[in-house]
Amino acid sequence: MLPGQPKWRRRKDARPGEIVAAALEVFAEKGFAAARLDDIAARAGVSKGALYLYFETKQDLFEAVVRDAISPNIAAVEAAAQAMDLPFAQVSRTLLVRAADMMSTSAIGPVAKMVIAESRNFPDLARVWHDAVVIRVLAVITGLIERAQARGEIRPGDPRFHALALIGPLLMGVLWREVLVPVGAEPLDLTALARQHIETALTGLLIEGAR
Amino acid sequence: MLPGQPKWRRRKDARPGEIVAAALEVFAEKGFAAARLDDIAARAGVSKGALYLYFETKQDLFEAVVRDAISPNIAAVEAAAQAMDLPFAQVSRTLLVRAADMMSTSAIGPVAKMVIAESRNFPDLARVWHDAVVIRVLAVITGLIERAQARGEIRPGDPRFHALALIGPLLMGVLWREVLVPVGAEPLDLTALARQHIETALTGLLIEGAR
Amino acid sequence: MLPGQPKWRRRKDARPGEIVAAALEVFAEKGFAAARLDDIAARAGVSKGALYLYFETKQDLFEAVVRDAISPNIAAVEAAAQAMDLPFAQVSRTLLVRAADMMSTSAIGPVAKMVIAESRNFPDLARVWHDAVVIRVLAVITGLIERAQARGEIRPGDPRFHALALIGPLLMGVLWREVLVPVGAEPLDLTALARQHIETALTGLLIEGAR
Amino acid sequence: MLPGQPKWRRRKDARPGEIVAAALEVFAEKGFAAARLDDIAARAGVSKGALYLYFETKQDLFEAVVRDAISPNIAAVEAAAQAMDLPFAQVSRTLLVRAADMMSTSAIGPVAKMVIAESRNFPDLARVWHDAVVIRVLAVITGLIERAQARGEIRPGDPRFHALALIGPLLMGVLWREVLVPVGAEPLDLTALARQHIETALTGLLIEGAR
DNA sequence: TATGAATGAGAATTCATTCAT
DNA sequence: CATGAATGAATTCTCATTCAT
Repeated sequence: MLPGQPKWRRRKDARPGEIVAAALEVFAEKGFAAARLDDIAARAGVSKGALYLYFETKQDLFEAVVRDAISPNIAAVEAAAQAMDLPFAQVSRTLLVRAADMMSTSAIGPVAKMVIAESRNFPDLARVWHDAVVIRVLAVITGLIERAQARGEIRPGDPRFHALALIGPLLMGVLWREVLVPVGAEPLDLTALARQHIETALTGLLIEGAR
Repeated sequence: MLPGQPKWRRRKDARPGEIVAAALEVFAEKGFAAARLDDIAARAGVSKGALYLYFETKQDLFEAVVRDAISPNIAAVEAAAQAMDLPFAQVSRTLLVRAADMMSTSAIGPVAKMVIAESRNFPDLARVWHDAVVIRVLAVITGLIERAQARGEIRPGDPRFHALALIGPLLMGVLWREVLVPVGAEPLDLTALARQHIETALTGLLIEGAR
Repeated sequence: MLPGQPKWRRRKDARPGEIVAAALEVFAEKGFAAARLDDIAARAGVSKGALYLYFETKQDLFEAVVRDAISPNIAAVEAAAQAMDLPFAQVSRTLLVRAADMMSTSAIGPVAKMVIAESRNFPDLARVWHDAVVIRVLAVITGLIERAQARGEIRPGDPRFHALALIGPLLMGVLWREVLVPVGAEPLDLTALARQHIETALTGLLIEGAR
Repeated sequence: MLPGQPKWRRRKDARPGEIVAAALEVFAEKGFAAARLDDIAARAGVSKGALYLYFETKQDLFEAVVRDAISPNIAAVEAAAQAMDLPFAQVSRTLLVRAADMMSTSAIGPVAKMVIAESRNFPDLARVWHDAVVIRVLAVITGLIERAQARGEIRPGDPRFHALALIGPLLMGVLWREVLVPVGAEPLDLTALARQHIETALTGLLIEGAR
């Protein structure tokens, strides 16, 4: 290790992030209880002791992982809120495809899995997700729907149910990827699913004459 | 331990079921790794050692729990397959409401959560679920859709996507119940969700003039 | 199970013996601590509970096994003591070959192994073996040697050392069989070893004129 | 635990040896199955967990103990092989006395006991002993005997039997010490036994002219 | 800061022993 | 007498956390 090497110095600030990234992988793979700090440390390229310089306990680290995955979602929600006054069909198309994209590229899948798995052991985390992500995403969508209903654009019906029905298939797709593809299920094009789903949702399944 | 009471009773045939039921509760609550056999034994009203009379290992017990939850689903799939030649609108309404009902009354919710959480640690279980439940449910629905498309009843589109979009909102609802309601989310009427979802799916969201 | 069947009734008296025989096998194979009463019961063809009708504890059973293996040796010692006044060469030849024979046919080998292995855990057993077998066998041989020395038949020297030197090779042979042959060592003709050994020993022990 | 004293000290290189030494004591005393890792740890002055820093399992530790006791024997065999071309009487006297000495000072006694006791449970260990110690010691002695026979120094007869007869009494003596002296048998001067034994054996083995 | 040896509480598993049947 | 289900104490092994270096 040559003294004064720049790489080494930059590391120091990057450490927490690297640790969280390693922890995400391991927690997603094993779940909270079965994840070993030894593995996380090894994957982050630090010693076990070093973890404790940045996080007080294993639980702390877990919470950091889950919380860190929230912010991009918040941003996405915020962005979505901008578009609120365009026609519903247009907004919803954009929104769903963008959501599908995010689910493909970000860590939401694994983190969602973790939150689902550990909601009873870490109710605080589930609550944070509920309050910071789910509720807000839902509020945005519900708002869009209510406004569209008021404008006579879309049919009546509980806007919350409509919202869940819009998102549900995407969650289904994410879990399919996360859970079933690794054990041999056929892969899934999340964006294609989103596209077909939103069109069907907008126009319905039945052909005119068959109603 | 009251004197004069037998320390234990001989219940060879009832035991496995009682143990699996207790294990389901604890595993659903804590996840596999965090569940303690002590707790399971206590909740089943037996000693820790007794568990080993019926299950070789903790993992064995876990697998029994998950596998036991499969059979009712199989039955449901079988039943669904009967109705295959009625008009799609009618079949799908019945199917979704029945599914919502089953999700409310059976242990699928907790078990689905467990399978999601532990799919990496127990790929066999995920595979069994995939092969015995998911694939077959999907095949039934996909079959219905294909036939309805052939009859000109419903629009074209990838039948698998259509199927996932039909089921997705129900999964969403189940996880909402399982994960978010316990931490304070508003409860959810799964059947009402199913009813509204199927109607929307069948007829679409947009009002005629708005298309 | 037909009532009044004679086989069944005779069993009752034979049971303890059958259990001890089964226990000998298992203890010899696994050692005391690693032997499982389940295995012993199974090999004896009785239930685990039945063991406790005849023996109070596992240790009791173990002691019964070891003690049971003593009596034939006692008998052998007794028999040997009869021949005491014949010429040493003759007596010792008979004795060693007979001993080799007994070691081949009886359970002394396994039991010796057990006593060696568990002497620290069951000092009582080692003491019983010492007092009832070792000391008496040694006394007989030492007596023979002393008398032969008094008659001028064999050379002077500590009779106890002479005795140990006479028996040692047989013990060596027994342990060879018991320990090394099962893992691939060349088998050993114990009687041939005894024959060659006694001739060499006699040539060494006997005084010229006595040959 | 005195305050101000470090709870533990870092002794990475000394530890394995200390642990093996402690384990030897406990295994020799109790046998493999009855030995408790707690006891071994306590006797080595470390925590139970520390054992697992150096040995994967209890069995691993046991094997390390047995294997560690082999090297000195190997050395002895090597040394013995040097003397091969001196007259048999001289070589064998030196060899047996040296062997008696080694058996008095090294851990062969206890380890031999362990190998005997656990040969069925750990056939690998018995095999290693056979291959690395027994076979080689025997080969050296058998070689000496064959050469002496070829030179007309000692009588004909199966060299392997001769070799076993030479060593047997020493094994007898070691086991006497290990097994019977602790329960009250008269102590034994192993070197004196060796000396008297070799003289008697030589008188028996050597051909008239060679004495 | 960083390391990783050491700790020790905790959990799964085994099995001698008991006792309802 | 005989059975074998049930018990629970005992033991191995794991791993989050600490702390000497």
